[in-house]
Amino acid sequence: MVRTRFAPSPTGYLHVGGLRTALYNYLFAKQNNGKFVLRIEDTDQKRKVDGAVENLIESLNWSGIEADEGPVKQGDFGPYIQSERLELYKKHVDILLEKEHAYPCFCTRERLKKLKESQSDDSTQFGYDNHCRNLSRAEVMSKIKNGESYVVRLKTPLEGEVVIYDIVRGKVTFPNELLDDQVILKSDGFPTYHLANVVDDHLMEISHVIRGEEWLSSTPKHKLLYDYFGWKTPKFAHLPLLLNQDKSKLSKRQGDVAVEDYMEKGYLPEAIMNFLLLLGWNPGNNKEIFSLKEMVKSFSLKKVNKSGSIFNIEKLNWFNGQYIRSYDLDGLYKISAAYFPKNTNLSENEEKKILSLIQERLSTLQQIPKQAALILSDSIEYNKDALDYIRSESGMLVLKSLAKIISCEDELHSSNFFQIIKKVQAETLVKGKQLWMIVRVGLTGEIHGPEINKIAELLGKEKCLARINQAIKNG
RNA sequence: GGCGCCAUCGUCUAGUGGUUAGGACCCAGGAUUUUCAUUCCUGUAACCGGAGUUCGAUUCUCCGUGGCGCUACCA
Repeated sequence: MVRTRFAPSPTGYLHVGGLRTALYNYLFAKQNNGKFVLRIEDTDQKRKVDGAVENLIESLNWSGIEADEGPVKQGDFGPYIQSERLELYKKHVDILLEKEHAYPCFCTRERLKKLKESQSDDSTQFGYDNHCRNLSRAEVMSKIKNGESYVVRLKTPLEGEVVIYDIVRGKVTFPNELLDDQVILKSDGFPTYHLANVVDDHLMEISHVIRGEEWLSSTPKHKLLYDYFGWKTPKFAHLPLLLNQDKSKLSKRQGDVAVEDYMEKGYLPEAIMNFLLLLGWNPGNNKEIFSLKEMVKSFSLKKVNKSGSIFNIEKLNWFNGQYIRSYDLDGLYKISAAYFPKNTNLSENEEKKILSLIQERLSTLQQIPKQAALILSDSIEYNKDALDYIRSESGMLVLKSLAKIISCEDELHSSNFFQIIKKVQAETLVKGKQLWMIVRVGLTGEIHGPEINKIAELLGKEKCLARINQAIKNG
């Protein structure tokens, strides 16, 4: 049975890199008829953020991938929040202590800090100096009795090597002598990532650990833990990192990294997921647009590539535009209604009409207000190019003629608008692009936009006249 | 500093011991659209460097170089 997990820390929001990790875990589980588990890794009390778990789950729900087991949907391996599993970790630390694969360490933070400082220029030795590794049982007992605060460290082998077989990277070897005696239980009684992770993955029967490359270096420690416990090691797959434009690890400073940021900006989950899918994996053919179902079918862990990839927003914009255009009007309206300006008194039908005019020019839903303003706005500002048209020789002529002819019409339709322009042409002798552009600027104040006859219909007679008169004033 | 991972157009990537090194985004040009956008067509643009193996290396090996990650009582 394939079981994968996504195990984020609740530090405030879901990182897009985390979302890709979740996606790959999900896809791999689903295509193997396995289970995808969500586990919250909140072992660092200092970094705890209120509401972060809810936020994480909300972002994940939005993305469309659903956990088979997790804090919301309980399964047989709960609890799924690490802070609720403290007893379990304690028990397993005791096992290691018992077997002398771990030992209490009483080194103070001051001592550790000094140690580190003394090493900063010294190239021979780094990391913990195993100071407490060989304390006698009596010494340990007396220190504990004295109430000295301590952590538990893993006793790593001094020689030999650990070999990891990674699905993405192949065989990776680490010399044991470089392994630090890692802290596995903190003085506050919480486990560190390394211990909690291994214990949970085992207890939750995770078969494949699919996570970011930043974990590759600590995998030997995890492997050691599995061995010490006498457990079967899961398969590992370390994914390439997502990078900033400058190739550093994707970070907040250089743009949006939170999934909620993209939600707010009007990106569609389909687009984000499709984009993320192709950042580090490709199907080996030219197919680019994937539904979640197609992803499940095509995805292959073995074809995940090894090098980090830059999070290129332009490609994301393109995907988003593609998906926006793929919706029918009702479907698109459903997800974009919230982006329409609130104070307009527009009916749903009118908003839909506007949407149909601007659908193909959107790359994010956030652009809706600006695009819609072309039709909705009462205050029009003319830029220089626009003014050139209405202030040209024929500008006034056309606008005045247009106003006169429109005011004679009962109603404006996109279908009779052409006839109206014909009349204007006959009266003013202005024609072609010049004529149409003056009309466009007169009605919208802009030199670009959707089809002008449809805009005219949407505006209606009164508003058209008002705008033309305003243009005349500015001419 | 040490250890580990990585290296094809600007970006995401395909691919191969012999290829005109393919696709997508971006950019440029064209067609359609009396505008723009969309759509379609065309174009610009890449195998990090040096050795070795080989008849032949972008591809295999080694060494550099560069980038990134880890090196916490953070994950």
